[in-house]
Amino acid sequence: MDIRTLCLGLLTMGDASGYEIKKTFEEELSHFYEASYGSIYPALTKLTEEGLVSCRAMAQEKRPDKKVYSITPTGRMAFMDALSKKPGRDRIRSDFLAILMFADLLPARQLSRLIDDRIDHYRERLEELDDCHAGQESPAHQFVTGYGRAVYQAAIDYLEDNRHVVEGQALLSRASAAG
Amino acid sequence: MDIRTLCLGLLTMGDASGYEIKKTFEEELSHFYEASYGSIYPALTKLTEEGLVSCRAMAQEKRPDKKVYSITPTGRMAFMDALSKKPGRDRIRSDFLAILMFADLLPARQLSRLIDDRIDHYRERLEELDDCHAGQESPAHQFVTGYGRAVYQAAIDYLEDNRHVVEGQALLSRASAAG
DNA sequence: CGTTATATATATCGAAATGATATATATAAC
DNA sequence: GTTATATATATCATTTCGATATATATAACG
Repeated sequence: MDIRTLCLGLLTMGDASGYEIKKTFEEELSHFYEASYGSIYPALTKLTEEGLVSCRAMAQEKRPDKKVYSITPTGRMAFMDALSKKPGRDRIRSDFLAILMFADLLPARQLSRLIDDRIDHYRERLEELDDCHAGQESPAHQFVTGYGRAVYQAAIDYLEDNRHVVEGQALLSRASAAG
Repeated sequence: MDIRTLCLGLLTMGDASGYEIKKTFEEELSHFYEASYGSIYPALTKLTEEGLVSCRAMAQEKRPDKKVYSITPTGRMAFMDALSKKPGRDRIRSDFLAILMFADLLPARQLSRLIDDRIDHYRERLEELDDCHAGQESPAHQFVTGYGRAVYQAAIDYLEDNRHVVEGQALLSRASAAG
């Protein structure tokens, strides 16, 4: 499932411009998928060339023209086909965990700050998901949102319950540096 | 924290060849960071050019020459400097959750299969982490491993407890198609 | 004995994607 | 008056992936 295919999928839910698709990525998908303009606009151009979506220019007063994309019947079939494929593996990259692997090289205060910030960060993301939940959504959307909540909560709980494991280590190296 | 910097970090733990660094990514970091040869070899070349690592060719009998990289004092300082930087945000891409957003377009059987496979997948990853835990590791490594376990377990629990939310939906659409 | 798979080891390259920036215009905030 | 935010599209250098090529050796399988 590349960005091209996911753009096609979003268009099954209704017509949209590149700008609006980017908004959807930011507001609804950001917890498990990200995409930049640099991939969205070329994706839409290519989908149009291939006949999977159509594009009409909407003249707007006092705004640049909006290009509104619609999925075609061919595009709908192509998306159903892509959906039935086995999903690729999750791809993750966590700077936070990478840094933690070198916790014994960090000053104790910096390590604690790092963990505090991360807990705050997950709390914020949890709130975002709760706001999301406030609006009435499809069961599919609710399920995915709930999944995110469960994972963020587990991360917060783990960090709170186990931070002493690494913080104790950082303390040790500080003590040995001092003594 | 780009791959270049993380390679530098791994070299603080001991000398290694590009091949061995790839192995470390696969065996110890794969739960939160991935890297391919296509990024590791150019990274090592660039680090060498910049004087952050040194490289010596080890002639091996009956094997291609091994290029063993060592971190230099300059490299060690550069890594400490990078470690103190605020971590970038996590980058994730989950095909599984992207597909689930379109659960109502999937046949019920396929959806159930998808969730079964995902639970199996997380169980396997949990076992990998348990094997990892069997070897005696640094507190930092144990902490990161424990984090992974907590998150995978939360994902399994959520999927088992809530799959009916989407599976019920898929059933409905199947019923409406049949009726 | 032949074949297939796996492991060690380095390297390259097209394609995908990021992250930043450029170009316009309008409104709201301070 | 200026700064920030929002709408809207587009480009581009840099990074990274994923696949493949090149060599050699060992182990397994029948």
